[in-house]
Amino acid sequence: MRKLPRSFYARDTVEVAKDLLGKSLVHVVDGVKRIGRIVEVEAYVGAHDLASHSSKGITDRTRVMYGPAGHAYVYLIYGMYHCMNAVTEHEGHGSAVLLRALEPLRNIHGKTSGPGLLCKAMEIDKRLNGHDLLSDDLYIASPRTREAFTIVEKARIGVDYAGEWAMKELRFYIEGNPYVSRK
DNA sequence: TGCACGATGAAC
DNA sequence: TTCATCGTGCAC
Repeated sequence: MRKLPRSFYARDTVEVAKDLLGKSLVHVVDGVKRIGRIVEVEAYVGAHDLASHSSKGITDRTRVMYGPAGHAYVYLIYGMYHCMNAVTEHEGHGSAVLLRALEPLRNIHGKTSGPGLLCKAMEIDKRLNGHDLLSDDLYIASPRTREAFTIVEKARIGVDYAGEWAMKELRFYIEGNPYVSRK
């Protein structure tokens, strides 16, 4: 397993989103490595994307999204679930990739289909907001062997309020993977 | 200072 | 289809 470098994240958000499929999310808690294979993601491409939190501008909440690439943007949704994103592109752009579903690989307890459950199973919460993804306790790595798969492109979930941006196909998942949250 | 509403998940 | 549950952004 090779940890993804900063340069991986500092690229076009859609490219990063697609390339994150099949990669391994690693979170080390009390010496225990929790590992899941990323099978579903969504791209939030910048401040002009009305579905993106960054479209509100820089606020206390969105500050991390506007920061340098390769950091974790973790927020609370509906008062009960955490969602994790990886910040992309250059500082000030306000873009990120939301991790929506994982395939459990090691030390995962509970469901990992859906952004809220994914964070719960990986023990990711707001304390990790702004955390460097090149750290040793939270990072994304490239498996030694990459198996072939087909990427499906669909509209994002739960962003109906975003007008034309709601219809854009910025959700990507591995075709046929049973852990994808919604086909 | 107050209030409406989510990048959700599970039950009914 | 409904509900749990609360931080955030924006209106007053």
